[in-house]
Amino acid sequence: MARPKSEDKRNAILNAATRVFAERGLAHAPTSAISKAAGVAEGSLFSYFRTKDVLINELYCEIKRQMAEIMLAGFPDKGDVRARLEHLWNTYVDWGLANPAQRKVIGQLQTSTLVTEVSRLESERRFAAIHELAHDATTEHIALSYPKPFVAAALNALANTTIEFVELDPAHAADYRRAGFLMFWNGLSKD
Amino acid sequence: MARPKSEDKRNAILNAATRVFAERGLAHAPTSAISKAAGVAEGSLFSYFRTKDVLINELYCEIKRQMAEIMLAGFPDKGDVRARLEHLWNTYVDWGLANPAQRKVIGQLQTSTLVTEVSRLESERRFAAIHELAHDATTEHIALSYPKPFVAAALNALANTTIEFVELDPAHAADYRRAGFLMFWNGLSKD
Amino acid sequence: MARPKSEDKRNAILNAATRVFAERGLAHAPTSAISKAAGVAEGSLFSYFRTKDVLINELYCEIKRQMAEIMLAGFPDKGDVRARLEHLWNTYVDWGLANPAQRKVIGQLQTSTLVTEVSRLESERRFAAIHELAHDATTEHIALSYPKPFVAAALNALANTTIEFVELDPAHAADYRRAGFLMFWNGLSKD
Amino acid sequence: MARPKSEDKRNAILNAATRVFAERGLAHAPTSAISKAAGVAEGSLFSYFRTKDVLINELYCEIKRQMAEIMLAGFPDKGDVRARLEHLWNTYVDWGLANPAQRKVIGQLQTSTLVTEVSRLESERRFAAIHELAHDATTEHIALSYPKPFVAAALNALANTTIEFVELDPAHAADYRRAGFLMFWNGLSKD
DNA sequence: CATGAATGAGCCTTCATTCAT
DNA sequence: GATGAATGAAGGCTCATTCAT
Repeated sequence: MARPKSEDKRNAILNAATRVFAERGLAHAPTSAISKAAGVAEGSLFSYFRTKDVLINELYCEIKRQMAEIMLAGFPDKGDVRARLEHLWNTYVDWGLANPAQRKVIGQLQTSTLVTEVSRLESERRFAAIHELAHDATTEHIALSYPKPFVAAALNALANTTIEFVELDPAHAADYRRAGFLMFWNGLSKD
Repeated sequence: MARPKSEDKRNAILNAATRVFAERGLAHAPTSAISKAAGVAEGSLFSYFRTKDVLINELYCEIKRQMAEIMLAGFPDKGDVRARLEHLWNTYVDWGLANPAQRKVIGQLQTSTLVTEVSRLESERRFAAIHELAHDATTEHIALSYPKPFVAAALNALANTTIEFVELDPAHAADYRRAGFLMFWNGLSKD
Repeated sequence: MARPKSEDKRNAILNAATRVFAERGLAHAPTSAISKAAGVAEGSLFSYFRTKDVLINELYCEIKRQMAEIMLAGFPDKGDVRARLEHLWNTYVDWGLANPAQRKVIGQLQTSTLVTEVSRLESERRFAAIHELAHDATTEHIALSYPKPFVAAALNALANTTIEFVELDPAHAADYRRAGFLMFWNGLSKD
Repeated sequence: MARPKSEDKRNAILNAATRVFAERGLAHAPTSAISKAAGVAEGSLFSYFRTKDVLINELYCEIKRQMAEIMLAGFPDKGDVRARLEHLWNTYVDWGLANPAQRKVIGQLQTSTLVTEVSRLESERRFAAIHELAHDATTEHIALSYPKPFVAAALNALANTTIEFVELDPAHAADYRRAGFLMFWNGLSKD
């Protein structure tokens, strides 16, 4: 095995990091707080992640990986473009609502200089694949007046905005989710 | 009086902070680097900003203020809703393209726990006023199926996305600016 | 367990602090000088004492504790009041002569605003007990024209004066010690 | 004139220093706080006292000078030894009660390494003269079984103790003053 | 391999002192 | 001479990382 140490402990550390980052912010999250939250010794953290930066980058990739996994589950391969995009939209919004800490942390990491270009590219590649899938093997050509990555970014931006509003007003979650998608979908069709 | 505390020096520090934060990231920006970049002694920084946190918060407010000012200049009070929104869109995108460091820093600050709720509210109030203006005194009712703050956030999110794409591909700046607005506007105006 | 936090190191730091404070004065004693004198890393000092103030207060209490311990050793429970007071007098003077650094430091700490009321009260309680003992279970009523705490303070004040004179003129140590006590005792016993 | 600057301002600074030192302690008394309390500019302090250390030493000497002056006023040149000592005792205790800030500060300065040997000697000389006076031209030989400086120090120590008790219990000021002196006086007479 | 004590570079901040106005 | 802004050395403290146990 590549990693002789306990996979559980590794995950405990990643989860603890997520919690601590979400609660206290990247700037106020010493590794000692993370290891404590994870229930491991301070030194142990460094046998799973060589440096704090490595931990941060692996956390970034891991969260993105989870997101992608969820957005892919139950993907309507046979559906039309709208159905596909709506699936992505809904799964993303739902993920964000179900994982507020993760979403908060991803938000911080996205703008942080601690996450390397390599990590970003690796994750973007995963999502590019997803968005590719959203269009592949389709005869419909709606939305193609915009470049695909732009559409993907717009989906991401609007979905994040949507999630933020739902978090402020959870009672209308379903309404916002639908309204947000409509705004996105209608925006796609050039008139 | 001895030398009066110069507004210039204060601005020099804010500008230096912007540069250093943009280049090295909030996490790797010691106050010593900022004062050096500003050409003042380390101690001087603290005579203009009591603590680093205060500096960060004042920088946040200052950048937001500049943004708001630019978006308000030449605002088409007499125009229709689309003209008003397009004005906001264009001025914001242009500001972002003209001030990449500022935009990078605002991005970092927005997700940072170092910026207080007070600073955020103060700045949001300014923009709320702007968005209010975008709709006020109009008889058109397009877009009212979405709550105004949601529209504002959507504009912001899509405009940022647009700016990012222009930065990657400056040759098509005008195209992206127009396309982005169209996407936004169409998203709003359909049922 | 890894290396357990050693009591030795803690004492090394307290002793180093005593030496440095005595030599350079509270005002000119950076923690770096203390840790260096103790032979530990600068950061280690703070793992044994959370702040410099805590170190100072614990040092204060520790010295007082040592003093009290010595004054209690061999206490003549069966002796008359004079014997008891003389025991306190002699042990205190001897302690002061044997521990000049400690005495110098206690002098500085006593007048310092860095020592909290809590530390003072805790230490005073210890000595109150001792002075109580000096009078308890006795049928003699000499000296009771003065309140006990006043007598205790007077003993302390005169004993310190005595120590200072012995330090200036060590050849007559025994004479001063006896003379000082006589002055104290006569002061008490006459009306 | 040796000092072309305003004597008033100099005194204002010394008084301010006394107040600030008494309230906040030597350790927490920046020169900026002193100049502010004195109502002068930060820089001005340094045109009256070349350095902070100089200020501290001059303050020490000044307070001692005031004390000596008061103890000398109305000195019973014709009285017997007891009357003379009682005069010193009473004036000292009264001075301490009337000038709590000064007394607090002198207490701090006495144990501080910031006060130079030169300042101490200069002040001690003044008091030596006073104590000399207490015995001069007298035929009485009480108390001469103790060395004069020892007697002086004992007086000082007991008077300070007395003052402290009066401060804790001002209602019995007169009692403590008398009791303290009795203790001192009785202590002097070897039996 | 786990533990957590030990390390020391680095950071924010204070403050005595200087000096331009 | 008075002012107070400017300076920068120095200090307390944190925390990522190492390493003895």
